Amino acid sequence: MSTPTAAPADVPAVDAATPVRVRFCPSPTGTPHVGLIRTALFNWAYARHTGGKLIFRIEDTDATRDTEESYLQLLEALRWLGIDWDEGVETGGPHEPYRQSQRSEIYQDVIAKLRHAGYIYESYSTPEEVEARHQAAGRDPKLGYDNYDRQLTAEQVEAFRAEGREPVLRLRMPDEDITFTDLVRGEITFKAGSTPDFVVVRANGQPLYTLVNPVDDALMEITHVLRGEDLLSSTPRQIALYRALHAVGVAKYMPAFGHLPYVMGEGNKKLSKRDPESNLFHHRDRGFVREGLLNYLALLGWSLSADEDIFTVDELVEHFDVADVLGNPARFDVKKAEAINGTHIRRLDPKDFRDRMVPYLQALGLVGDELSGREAQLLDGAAPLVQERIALLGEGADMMAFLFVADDQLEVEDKAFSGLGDQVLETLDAATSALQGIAESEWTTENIEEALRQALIEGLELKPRKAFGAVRSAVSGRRVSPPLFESMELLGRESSLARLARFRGLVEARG
RNA sequence: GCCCCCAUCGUCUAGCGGCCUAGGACACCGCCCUUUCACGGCGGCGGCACGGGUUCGAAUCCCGUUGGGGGUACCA
Repeated sequence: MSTPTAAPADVPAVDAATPVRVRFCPSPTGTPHVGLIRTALFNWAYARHTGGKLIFRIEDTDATRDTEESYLQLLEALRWLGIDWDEGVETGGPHEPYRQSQRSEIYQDVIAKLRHAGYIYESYSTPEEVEARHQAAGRDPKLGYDNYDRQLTAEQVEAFRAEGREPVLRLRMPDEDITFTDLVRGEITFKAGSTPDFVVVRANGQPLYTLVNPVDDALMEITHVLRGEDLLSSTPRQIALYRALHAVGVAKYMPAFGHLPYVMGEGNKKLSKRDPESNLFHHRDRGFVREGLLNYLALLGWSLSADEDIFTVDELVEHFDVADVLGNPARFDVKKAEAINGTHIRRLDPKDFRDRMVPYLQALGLVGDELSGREAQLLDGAAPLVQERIALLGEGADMMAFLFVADDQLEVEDKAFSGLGDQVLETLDAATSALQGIAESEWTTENIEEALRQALIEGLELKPRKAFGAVRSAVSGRRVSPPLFESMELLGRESSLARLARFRGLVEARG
């Protein structure tokens, strides 16, 4: 067995003239995390900004954790957000297949080349043995692998094999500092010896992420590796491996690396998968629109300008550059995300907004799979009423729900009975008789308002708050609703009067 | 322990040596608008972690300290 060597460092770097090829390469474990999606977004924006290509690859090399369901969710997430890719799973491309679980032969071939060239070597040491050697030498046992197997003699190897031990394969790290210029953080140097020789192939012959990720990046000719900060400390290993890959003819050039900041949750912890707000679909289900969520996610580490937080996807693409991304971790602030989403909702074309409300109404069981004529009419009328007062589509559905239920099924909240003053009954009666005076054909917002103002504000000399509050409670079952008179016009004369009567009964029953 | 990253209002950020008595957004607090809630408008509160340098001049550059985070796997 020849002594392993480190590959030469003379790998050409990508330059400004190299067409950009970035990639998004998640592991299909669990549901899509907002931090992961932010990474996808930045890669996509960079590709689109530079006119380059985005490659979508799946890193499913851990059979015990990867699931098909998760893979499907990844597709759904990107499609929902409009993050499209030029090569990759589903769409194909010149470097197929794009799922690592289907690329075994390719890896075996590369492994053979690396072994033949002497860049990777067999390692028989168990963790216990490594630790024991550190102890014996008086070193910190937590140092990690000690590169012991770099120069095993033929006799030692034979002895290990006779014991039935199967070796892992490790890459020999260079005995020199490794420096690279991070696209977001600038020059970073890892001291020689701070990264031990690392495992690239399991004892069972299966390659690890540490190998297949750079191998595929090299094969797919990735120019810019934009990934999470959690992978920053593995960069020296990637660079060392890249050198070896270049030496055996697998890599053309060394990609540029850019490490995107963490997305944090409450406290000072990374936003955990356990945290519901880390789940992309949780936000979609609450009523985030893609425009709003994309805008907010982009704000985590990047900004369009000094005084404008609201922008479109087109503006993001036009101005995005990794060089402008900040290195600081950013906290995911639901409140701000919602505020930005609300702004985007208000910017939606009214017809578009109306259509986007449908799934949320369906989720609440308020309308059927197909809207009936009456349902469509109600939605058409209610949509403009709620569009400017909500931050989430789900809120909109909730706010207009009272329109879609039968009069005798309307749920009247406890709070709807409070704060109405001592003249509730009189108010209700006066409102009822005033409204009865409006003919079916005259049932319009203007006439309703006029009649009510006359009867309650002028007649009973009530404050608008109390006067209309009672009617609002009766009609919507809530203290907060879309504009009252418009709502009543939509609901119709008969329903409005029926709800007034029913509410009066409920008030009386309560004493 | 060792290695690496990060450090401007509560939060996200603008700032890349003089334009900063530090700007915007969200949140919060007032006021206005108002049929509720929102929207919108106006105003307010609130920050350069600390210590050394460099410089005529530092939020901006350098060093250190402190604080946070990540890595140190036959996970990705």
